[in-house]
Amino acid sequence: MRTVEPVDVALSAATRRLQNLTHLDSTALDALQHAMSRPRRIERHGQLFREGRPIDGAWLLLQGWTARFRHLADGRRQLVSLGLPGDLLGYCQLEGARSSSTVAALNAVTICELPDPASSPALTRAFAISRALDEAHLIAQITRLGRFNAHERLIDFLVEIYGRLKMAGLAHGGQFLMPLTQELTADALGLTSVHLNRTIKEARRVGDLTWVGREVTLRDPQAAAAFVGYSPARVCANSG
Amino acid sequence: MRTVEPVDVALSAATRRLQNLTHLDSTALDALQHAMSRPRRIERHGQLFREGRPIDGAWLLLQGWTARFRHLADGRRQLVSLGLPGDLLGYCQLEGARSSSTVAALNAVTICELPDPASSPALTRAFAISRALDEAHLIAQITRLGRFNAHERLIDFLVEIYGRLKMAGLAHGGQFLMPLTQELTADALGLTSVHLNRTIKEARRVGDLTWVGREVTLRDPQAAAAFVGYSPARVCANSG
DNA sequence: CGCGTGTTTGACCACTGTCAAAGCTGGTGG
DNA sequence: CCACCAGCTTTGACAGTGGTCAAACACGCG
Repeated sequence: MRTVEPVDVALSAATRRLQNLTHLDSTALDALQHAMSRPRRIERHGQLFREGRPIDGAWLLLQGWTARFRHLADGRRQLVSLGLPGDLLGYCQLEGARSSSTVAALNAVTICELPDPASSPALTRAFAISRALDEAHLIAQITRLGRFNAHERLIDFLVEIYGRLKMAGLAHGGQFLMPLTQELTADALGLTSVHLNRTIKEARRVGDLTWVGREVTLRDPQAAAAFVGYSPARVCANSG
Repeated sequence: MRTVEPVDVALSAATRRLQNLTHLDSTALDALQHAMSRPRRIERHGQLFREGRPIDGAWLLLQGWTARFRHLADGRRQLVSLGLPGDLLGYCQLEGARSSSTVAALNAVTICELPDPASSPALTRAFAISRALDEAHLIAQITRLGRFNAHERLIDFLVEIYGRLKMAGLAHGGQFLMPLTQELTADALGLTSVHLNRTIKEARRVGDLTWVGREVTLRDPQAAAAFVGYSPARVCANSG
């Protein structure tokens, strides 16, 4: 984890996301500015937290994606949740907390220390909303794994990612960059990579999506969302 | 939801659970005592929160079980998580929060208003630990659904319930009362009730468990836990 | 006794997993 | 500029877990 050049608050995807959660006043933006002036970089596969280890600090994800994993003794692996730009990492209000899972960087990642929420009521609220959304995403993942078939899981997962990235200004027109390999996506969806590959093939055939290299395009995001009954997680009156 | 006779703090399963999370001083116990002096009852199938509706208050579950559900448009249903005595319900630090799922009583349930955490540092800590455990349970559920087969899901689920009930003094010797029908259990495990029934049959045959009426007995809880690689969720240095 | 709710079973089949090998592709070094 | 390599994607053949539909069977309760 090394220091890199400062990130501009105004242009940051993280700022955009937090601002979409709740209005950020100048106090909040100043606090963010200050935090973002000392970003750190984590290389792909670098670990931010490890299962069972103390959670040493709270971070704001500025660039890149992270994933939370559970590993089974026999090598099986489950990707529990994703961290996208603007998401909070390790933000738990409990002294001496230990991580219940491992969090790793899926590509080169930039983070900064999370500003003290006490420094601004707006930040307090933004962080609370972000936490509530995290929980909503876990619940969505449970429903996906418990009651969706392979095709539904794939579409629902991509629709969720698309919606989340859009809030950070990182997706448009159904299109976004996807650092997950098919193998990792399969770990997220509770499938084998072979079966996921066949599911993607079928989704391409029926025209639901395009997926070349790292670029995914949902042909019709609204129709896809309707197909899986997806509605963007709304955790409070004014959050996007 | 009507008022019923007060619950004795000292004898309460909820108190026992919270005390196992962190030491409760007399201030904390007094606050609990006060809250428990005005319990409310919710009948089976009564709903505490509904998906999309505002979360109107925070409760402490004193007796009975609750479940959090997600319902799909076509009638499919996923049981997301369980609330057992001593668990917190609707405890989110966000004004105007909306529920991302429906919470219902699985049997006759007694709750009381959650004491203000600000009234006692010990309660603040106990509640924070409880929240962290809730998250750990969601993560466990994701792993169960994503990477376990039917037999593993069943054992893992029962082992988790057994461990949680034991902390509240409601289970001993691998044995506990289970208000979930096989159909509801199947909804929790992402299976059909028919397949779950066959899985239970097999688990009985190999001697893993007994399940008559509402009474479940794990023949060898430790061996069962080892089989699924279960370790009780530890979210901080001193929590059970 | 009859009914409703919950459990159990049978027959059949679809979805998803397994194993193994063959294509790609982007990056590296010669 | 090309050859090579590692990592990732794609495909085939086959096996097995878990789903579907339908019916019979228990059990508690009024």
